[in-house]
Amino acid sequence: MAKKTAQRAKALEKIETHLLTTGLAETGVRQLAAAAGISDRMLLYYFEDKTDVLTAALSSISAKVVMTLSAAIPPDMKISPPELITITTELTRGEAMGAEMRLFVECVAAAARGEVPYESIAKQIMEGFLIWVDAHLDIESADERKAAAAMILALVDGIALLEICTDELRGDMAVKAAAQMLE
Amino acid sequence: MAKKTAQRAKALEKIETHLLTTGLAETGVRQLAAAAGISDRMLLYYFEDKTDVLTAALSSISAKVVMTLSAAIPPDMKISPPELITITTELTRGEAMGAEMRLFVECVAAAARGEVPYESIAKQIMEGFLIWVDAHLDIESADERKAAAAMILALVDGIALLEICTDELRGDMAVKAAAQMLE
DNA sequence: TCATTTTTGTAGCACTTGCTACATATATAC
DNA sequence: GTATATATGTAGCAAGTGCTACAAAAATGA
Repeated sequence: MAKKTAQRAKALEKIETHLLTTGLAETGVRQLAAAAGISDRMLLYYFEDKTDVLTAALSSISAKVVMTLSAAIPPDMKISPPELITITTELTRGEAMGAEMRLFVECVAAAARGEVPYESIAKQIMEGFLIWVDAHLDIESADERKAAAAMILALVDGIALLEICTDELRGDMAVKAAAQMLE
Repeated sequence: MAKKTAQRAKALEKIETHLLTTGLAETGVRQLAAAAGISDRMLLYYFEDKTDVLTAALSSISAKVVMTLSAAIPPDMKISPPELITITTELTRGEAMGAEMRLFVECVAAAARGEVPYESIAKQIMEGFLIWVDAHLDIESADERKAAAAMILALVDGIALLEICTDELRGDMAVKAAAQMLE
């Protein structure tokens, strides 16, 4: 039993990097098992089923993202919208968290078509993001702050979407335009 | 031969509404055929293969979107960023084009994982959108206009993403916050 | 009318999917 | 040491995938 959980953890870690590099393109049990360096038989011994594997891996990734965000800005620090946009996009794009954002977009799309377990995961990630942005906005009114947070998150996610279809340059332009126009 | 193309057109139309209502969840040849009210054998008689079906359907939908957008604003009319954001989101959300946007997000996600034919289609739609926004911005400098267009498109797409995970209310808030803060 | 082309149905192939039955090895408990 | 629990391999099943071979019907041209 002790070994089982340990092996499960090892497999999970490898599957996480697999998902971050290949997205949701190769999520068959045999493919996930191969990524973990084990047989599909063992993968389904460590995990309940395929859904369990994906839920565990995506939840773990999502938790790490939240931690990275939390670590990036002191808990009580408040920032103006244009600055927060710059900081957040810088934090979520490219090397830093580009793979995570891309994976997140894929999860939302899967959620859109009602696939389990993506719906709950996408919602969870989005909610966490929203709370984090809200917590660091220097806006008095709670309603206004909530609205501004929604807008900033939409912008950040939209830039991730944009960069999938075009290139990083275009995303860069969008960030700068947003920060500048909001000042 | 004449009948073949006519039947193909009929099937295509039904498949388009199928994609708009169910997204990319049911895109198997048998499922597409059922949506068109024909046998899978006939679907693959009218079309080269599955990719051909999807390319044709999604291209047609994309063309209609572009037409709707073009019809919404006179070709030579220039608008300020905050106003264009309000108009564009109003145009692309809810009853009007919500299904199309949702489908578009799914295409981008499929493009992210390198699935044919989604990559080229997503790029095509994004590009068309970008050109349309650019054409109606009342900004002198071409560079600034390009950047602002990217930002607006990111915002609109991001709102579509946001509404998949949360609700329309949240998207509403984001739109209003953006329009207000940019004034 | 007869030959040719276009249209349609039946059946199935080779492959992938998630998952499981069965057997065996290995470790642990008494 | 023996019994029980844990761990792992082999093989395969039922369903679904995209697609095709074969043949027959229906339309078309001469």
